[in-house]
Amino acid sequence: MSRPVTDGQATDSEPDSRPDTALSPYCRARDVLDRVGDKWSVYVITLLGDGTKRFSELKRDIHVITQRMLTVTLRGLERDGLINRTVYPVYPARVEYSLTPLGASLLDTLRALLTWSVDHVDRIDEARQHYDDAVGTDR
Amino acid sequence: MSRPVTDGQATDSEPDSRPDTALSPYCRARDVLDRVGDKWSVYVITLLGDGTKRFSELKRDIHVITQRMLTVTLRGLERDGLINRTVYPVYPARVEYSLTPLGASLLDTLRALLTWSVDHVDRIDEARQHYDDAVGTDR
DNA sequence: CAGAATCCGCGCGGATACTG
DNA sequence: CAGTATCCGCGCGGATTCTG
Repeated sequence: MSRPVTDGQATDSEPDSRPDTALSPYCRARDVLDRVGDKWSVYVITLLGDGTKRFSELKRDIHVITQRMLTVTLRGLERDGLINRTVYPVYPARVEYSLTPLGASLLDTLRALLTWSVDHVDRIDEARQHYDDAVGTDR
Repeated sequence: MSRPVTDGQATDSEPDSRPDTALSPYCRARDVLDRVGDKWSVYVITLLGDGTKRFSELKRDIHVITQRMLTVTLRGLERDGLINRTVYPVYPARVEYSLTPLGASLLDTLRALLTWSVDHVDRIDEARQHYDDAVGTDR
């Protein structure tokens, strides 16, 4: 069938500009980028950037999210070591979430991306409409 | 500081209006974050950050991508106004792609995110294994 | 060379109902 | 309050085939 995807440098007689060497790290980095691609992860992280919050606080702040998706999102972030989950053995249950140092180290970059997105979303929408109009007439 | 997002339902009759002040921009920004969530968009943008490239060059550089996904990815980026598509009326066809100023303005932020991802993917993998192990025993 | 078109599996995410 | 469990539609992305 198809030959094995050996993206290692193998015999690197090439001095530079071997794109394969740049692809492998990217494939691994996709695991992190997929978190950004999650619908709610970025928002949860930025909210926790303001400080520790309870489950119900996060739920109220986002409020359009379902309980299930909030749980799933928090589990994913906890699994990745980006947030802490603290359960208080009381009734009713009380669970608090906060950023780990790892999660906090992502905060600045995430905010930068979010800022860029908010700043340019109008231009992007404009570009999309322009593109979609051209599709109808030109093509 | 902790701002009072929950200012109560002083003015009623609006089903969902109060806490949206912080959520609405995020919902719109999701359009941009979804691009980052795309499997190949980030890599294509960073590649074009080095300069104009032909379709076949991008295909060769990524080489694990299918022709279809490269086309789909490039269409999406073009539609968002992030890249230019230049067709040369020759045979065989020759098409070149390059970043628009808008796309170039995203480059730094994207590189920062990519750098963070590459730098911390090992720690994240470690956290995942630790989490998965705890699931088997603890819970 | 640079695509368009078609088919399809799988996983994300929403809706809903139930529980310690 | 903070989940868990189940069902399900839809879209992403891969494989394949055909074309200007």
